[in-house]
Amino acid sequence: MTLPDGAVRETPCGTTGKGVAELVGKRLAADALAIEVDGRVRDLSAPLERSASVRILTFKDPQGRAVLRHSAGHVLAQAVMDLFPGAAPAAGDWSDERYFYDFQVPRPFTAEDLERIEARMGEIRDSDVPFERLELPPDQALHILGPTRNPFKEEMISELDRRGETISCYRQGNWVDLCLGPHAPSTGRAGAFKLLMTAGAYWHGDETQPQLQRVYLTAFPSHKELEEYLARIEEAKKRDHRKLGQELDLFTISPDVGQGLVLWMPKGAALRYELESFLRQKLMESGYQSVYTPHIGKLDLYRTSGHFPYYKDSQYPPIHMREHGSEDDASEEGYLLKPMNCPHHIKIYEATPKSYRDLPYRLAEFGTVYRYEQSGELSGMTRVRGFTQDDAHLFVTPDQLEEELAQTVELVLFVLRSLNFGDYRIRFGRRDPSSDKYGGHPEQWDRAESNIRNVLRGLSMDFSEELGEAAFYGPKIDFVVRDCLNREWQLGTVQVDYVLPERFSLKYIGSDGEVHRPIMIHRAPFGSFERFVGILIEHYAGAFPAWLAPVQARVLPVVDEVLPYAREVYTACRLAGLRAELDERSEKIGYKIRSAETEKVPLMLVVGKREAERRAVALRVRSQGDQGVLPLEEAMARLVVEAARPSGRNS
RNA sequence: GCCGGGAUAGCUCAGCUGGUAGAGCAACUGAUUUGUAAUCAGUUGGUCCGGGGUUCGAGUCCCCGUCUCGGCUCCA
Repeated sequence: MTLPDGAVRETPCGTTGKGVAELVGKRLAADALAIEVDGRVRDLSAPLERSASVRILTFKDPQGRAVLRHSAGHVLAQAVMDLFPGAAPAAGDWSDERYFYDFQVPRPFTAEDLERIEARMGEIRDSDVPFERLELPPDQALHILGPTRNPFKEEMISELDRRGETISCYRQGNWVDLCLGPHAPSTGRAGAFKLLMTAGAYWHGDETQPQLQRVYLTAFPSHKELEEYLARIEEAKKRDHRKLGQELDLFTISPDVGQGLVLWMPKGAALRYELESFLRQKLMESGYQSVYTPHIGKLDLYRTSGHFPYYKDSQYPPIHMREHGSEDDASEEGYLLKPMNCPHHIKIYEATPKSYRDLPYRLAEFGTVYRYEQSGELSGMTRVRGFTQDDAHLFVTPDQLEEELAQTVELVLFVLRSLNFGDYRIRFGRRDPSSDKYGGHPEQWDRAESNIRNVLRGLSMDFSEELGEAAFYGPKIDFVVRDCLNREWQLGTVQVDYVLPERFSLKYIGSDGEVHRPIMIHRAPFGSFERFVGILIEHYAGAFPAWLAPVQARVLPVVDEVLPYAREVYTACRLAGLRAELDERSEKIGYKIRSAETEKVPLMLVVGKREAERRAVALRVRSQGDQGVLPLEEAMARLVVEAARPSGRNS
């Protein structure tokens, strides 16, 4: 066998993974959870039958973690079956740090049930029985899984049988479960676990299938690591934008206005205004033209575009015109709250004849759109029903497409860089050929997808291709980040569209004098201001850089006596273009500082008698403390630099 | 939309098995004049989410609804 360090060791045929681990070292043997043999993860009890490169997996390896949590999941299943004999276990799987197992039960689990299950799991773990792998023909597998019928397991067995795959089960004591494996050597290795929550989950993730009860757990080798993990989760929750948004008076959502409709408070608006100005500047430099369009449009427009037919269910119902006092549901033209800005921009494109000399034609608008998202999906600022996209549509010739595409991608990267976002992934959302929700022809899709692939490769970017993640009119490049609860959200997006130009019969006259069809690029570097700001709040934990901070500077007089001078300093701040405040309360300076720190004001100007006499200020920087005294003019100059917006040229 | 949890002062939360609602912070008033993360005292503040029901009596128990949270599903 070949070890990960390249060393080659001779072992007798049939040596088990456990044997290999012992050969390498006692410590490794104790930590070992599974073994990787030529890239495949196997049980430690599996014998090696031929030469192979091997690697012992412990909790330090992602696959090792999965094995530990998977085994804890089987301990969970056994505990549930011990306590709820009528339950039917369905399937389990892991994601990130969690493992879940779905059960069909007569009634959902309560908090008390979970306590009992967890206690029983502890007993099963402490009994430390081995996990034993059994490979069986289908009928025997059905038999060994027990006398009670379990439609889920039966379905899985017949599916495995149909595909001609090996059917494996794992036995732990008197409990046997259908399972691919691999597992830790024994239940004693299930580690320190905790049941995190329960939830309803559909069988096969399909809404039309029965809803099962899902139990989530996490597990670590030691109690200490588990506690650390739980503490980390608690810490992360403090960044939650819904909590910080309220604490810092950034936004509010009132049920009286409507679910999922964000009200930007003055401080949140200041932050958003700054982001808008930042982007507007960049768009001007990049050759975009700004436009404004209304919030509604005729239903027919969205029939042509395809939005209405494709997404009827997730829109606010159309507004229908009717005579006052008339009962007839009239008829004709309804209006739709716009779900997207593209049709309006297309009409601007069409308003004047276009030649190849007009292209690329780039229209930008901070356009507000409305989508009737499912109530269970709404979440703070990240999933809402009305939001403003930093939208633009570029109408280009085939020759221009990839170059323009590359520039829009670079624009998104510039925006993310300017806000210190390093932690995102790029998703290339492609059409799912088996779905009928896409418009246009397969050739158009193939072309669009290869355009995107060329551009991403040209920019040497890492990306993952995902089928079924495209828009109905074209494939897209999405910039995806995680929130404080580790959920993924799409922020920026760049999309290639051959479909809408065709549906609207868009044209331009080429240099050859012939009529041609332009291609559209849809793109939004922030995505929407709502979601972006929500994520931004969590990203900075509410402590925004000075250029974005709703209050950039606060003047803190030490004694009332210096109030006149403090007002002068405050005025100087406003005149220098800073969003400033003056704390006139007759409190001790420590208290005023504490308030400013708590409210995450980045710059504090402390003025006492000493500063007033010399026309100076003592500068304090948030979370860094006292920066010393400097003359007023110098301080203002420094503050202006500190609060400067990032620009394209020097970043 | 589905499953489960929750909703008490502006905020965070207490209120045992039903007996007329309480704390801290904030706000306000006054005293204090303070030198880099909490000065003291006082005052105000509640449709206990809404609507029904059970009961002599409901914040507390039951039903319906609304909103919200965690999942699932969805996400142009």
